[in-house]
Amino acid sequence: MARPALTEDEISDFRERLCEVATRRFVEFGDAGVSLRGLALELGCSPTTPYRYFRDKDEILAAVRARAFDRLAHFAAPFAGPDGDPLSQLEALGFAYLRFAREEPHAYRMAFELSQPEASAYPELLQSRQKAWQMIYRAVRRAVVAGALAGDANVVSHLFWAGMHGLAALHLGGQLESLPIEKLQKPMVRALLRGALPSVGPTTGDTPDA
Amino acid sequence: MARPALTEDEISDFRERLCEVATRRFVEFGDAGVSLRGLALELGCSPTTPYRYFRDKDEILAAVRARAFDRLAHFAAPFAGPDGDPLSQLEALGFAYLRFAREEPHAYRMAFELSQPEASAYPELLQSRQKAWQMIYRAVRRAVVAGALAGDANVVSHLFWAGMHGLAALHLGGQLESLPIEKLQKPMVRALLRGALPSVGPTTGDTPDA
DNA sequence: GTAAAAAATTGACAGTGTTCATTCAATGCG
DNA sequence: CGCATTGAATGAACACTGTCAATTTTTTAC
Repeated sequence: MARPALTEDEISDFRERLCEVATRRFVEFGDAGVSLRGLALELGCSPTTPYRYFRDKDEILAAVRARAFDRLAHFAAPFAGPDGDPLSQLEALGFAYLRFAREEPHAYRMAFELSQPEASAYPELLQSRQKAWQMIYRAVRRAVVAGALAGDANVVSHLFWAGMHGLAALHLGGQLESLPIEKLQKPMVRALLRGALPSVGPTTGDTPDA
Repeated sequence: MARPALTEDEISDFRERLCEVATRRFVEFGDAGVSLRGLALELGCSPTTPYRYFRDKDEILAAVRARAFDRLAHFAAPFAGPDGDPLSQLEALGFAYLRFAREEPHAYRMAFELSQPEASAYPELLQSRQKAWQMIYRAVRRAVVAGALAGDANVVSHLFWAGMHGLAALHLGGQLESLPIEKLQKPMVRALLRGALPSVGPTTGDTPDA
């Protein structure tokens, strides 16, 4: 004899719609656009309505970030597949990663720069990040098991990710003025891959000369 | 017949003191600690007094960031000198860069993560960043002119910086869980340097096989 | 139609950056 | 010394923000 609670679908629908609006407003107005009142204005609801669907604003940001990671994973997926020469595929994946950062800078910034000290408290976010991360890891591991790269796949893939992210972060931070990222991405990918070529030597440097 | 205006020294003294307090409060309380009212509490002045010494809070953040870059430059300076083997020095510089990010994470985060869309509007900030950047550039260029590295010094130094920053950013962002940064820094430095060794080939890859 | 329960809204609170009118303080002159 | 003048510092206020509590609206079953 009472009003029924919200369906699981209704909840996820509202959350999805709010995340889309938040993303668009982030692109248009920056950080200032994702205020609860700003979102409510565009959603046509009260500023406190989202509190029934999210615990607080941090959970909203985590959901938005998770969707940004999802798009990154989706963007990189075609180049992480099991077909083609492993090294060429890995190189293409690096280019795709940086193309995503260039073409969807807002998504990349939301994924990596939205300040969230306690990001590990949101399983959805961790899972989406893991999904994006595995695009890189699988491609690297495939090259390793195929003998095209040497060293620990976990180490090499982390190096690969860090190199790509370093370029993307400096680019998006406007710190690459004298040299555009287009001139740096190929040398970076090549350097990181060459550093793990089996003919050159293992990546876990144990040559005692430091 | 009037009160004399503030001395240049008085102005810079107050600015310096405010920046120190802001830095300490950022370390202790995070972003929430650098509010105007929080700073005023510790400075023993009114929340609006800083407005005579800074245009707005963005200018305060720019000054804080500039001092963080200064510390990074000071930290890396001993390894960018003209003495010693160029490659060993460059490697040591890379380690020093990452040690700074590890030992002074707050300074590094302030330098690179404090959200400032219009950072290029603050000459002091640009100059301090340039100072830190030149620690890297000079070390790389020295290795290039000595014949220890090949390729354009500008390209190689940007790659070096991006690689270091990528590791530092992922580390500080808590994204390196399965693998600590200590196990990654040496492979990263070696990979980047090996990618520019003259015996291996030029860094600007022009081998047409992609 | 009415009772009950869930959803949504309104109003308020403490906090933020910032502006402006006001007060305080320090100086040179008579 | 007293005082006018001028810069420095302040307090009050405004428009925001995220968030909670009380209230109102909506939707169902009897």
